[in-house]
Amino acid sequence: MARQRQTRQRAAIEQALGASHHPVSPEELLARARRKVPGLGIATVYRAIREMTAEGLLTVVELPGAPSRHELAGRAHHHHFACRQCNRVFEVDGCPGDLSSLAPRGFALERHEVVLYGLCVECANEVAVAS
Amino acid sequence: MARQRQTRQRAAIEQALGASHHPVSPEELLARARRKVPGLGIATVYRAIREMTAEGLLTVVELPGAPSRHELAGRAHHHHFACRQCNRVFEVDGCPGDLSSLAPRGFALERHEVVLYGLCVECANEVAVAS
DNA sequence: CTGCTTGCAAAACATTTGCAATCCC
DNA sequence: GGGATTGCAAATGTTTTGCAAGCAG
Repeated sequence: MARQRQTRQRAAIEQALGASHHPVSPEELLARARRKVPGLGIATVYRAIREMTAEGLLTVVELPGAPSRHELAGRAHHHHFACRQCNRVFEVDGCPGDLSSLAPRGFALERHEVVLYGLCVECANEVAVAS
Repeated sequence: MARQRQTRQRAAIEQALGASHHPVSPEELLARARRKVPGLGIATVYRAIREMTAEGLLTVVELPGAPSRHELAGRAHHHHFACRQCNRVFEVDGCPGDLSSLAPRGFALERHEVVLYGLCVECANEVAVAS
């Protein structure tokens, strides 16, 4: 069932999502949205995430070890780079292209996800300085 | 610290991992290993997974919405196909190749993960029959 | 007003940890 | 026998759900 009412809390959550240039965790989203609506509860954030994901407005980015992160859908197709040092996640333009040749025979490929792991530019520099 | 003793439970867990041709969840691993060691506890499975992952013997495969799955490391480089219908995860040979051009300037790319989503051959057939 | 939404607290899961009992070496 | 390892149960951490109260329309 679709959403029927526009509320302050929902607006704050959507705005916080729009202001993020990287995928956010539910806790981070709660912290950001609370700046607009102090009493906001975590359950409302989860409910909003679930509804928006079901409606295709949000996409999920899963990384090993960390809670799920989410970002607005509808942006240009892109992937992610996760820094193993600072744990931040960056968006990456570009895409390896058509991967349908990788799918086993008979399998219907619908979409794909690429995650790059390594060191972001800042952490890479720290390592270089330290050595 | 490395493992010091070989136990029945650990052997059963390692055997169950070796017998799987797809990434397994902790619960699935418990069920398989219990066929050899009935009293086996879930905590022991998690401990084994953690230790083996730390030693580099296991790799983690994370998929949205599902608990973590694990598979033996050291196999040929490959990726995964997740069926959205039956939720099974299949291994996929091949790889899009060098992705270093995707990483932002200055970022150090160390490894990558590719996950394909769609319908496996069986679920694709069911859909075809149903329509 | 009506009933969709929220906030709180409790529940449901997934994973980790404390500790006494077990069993490998 | 000694101490690493296990199993159980309780603790953690994350996400979901029940329900009374609050607010949008």
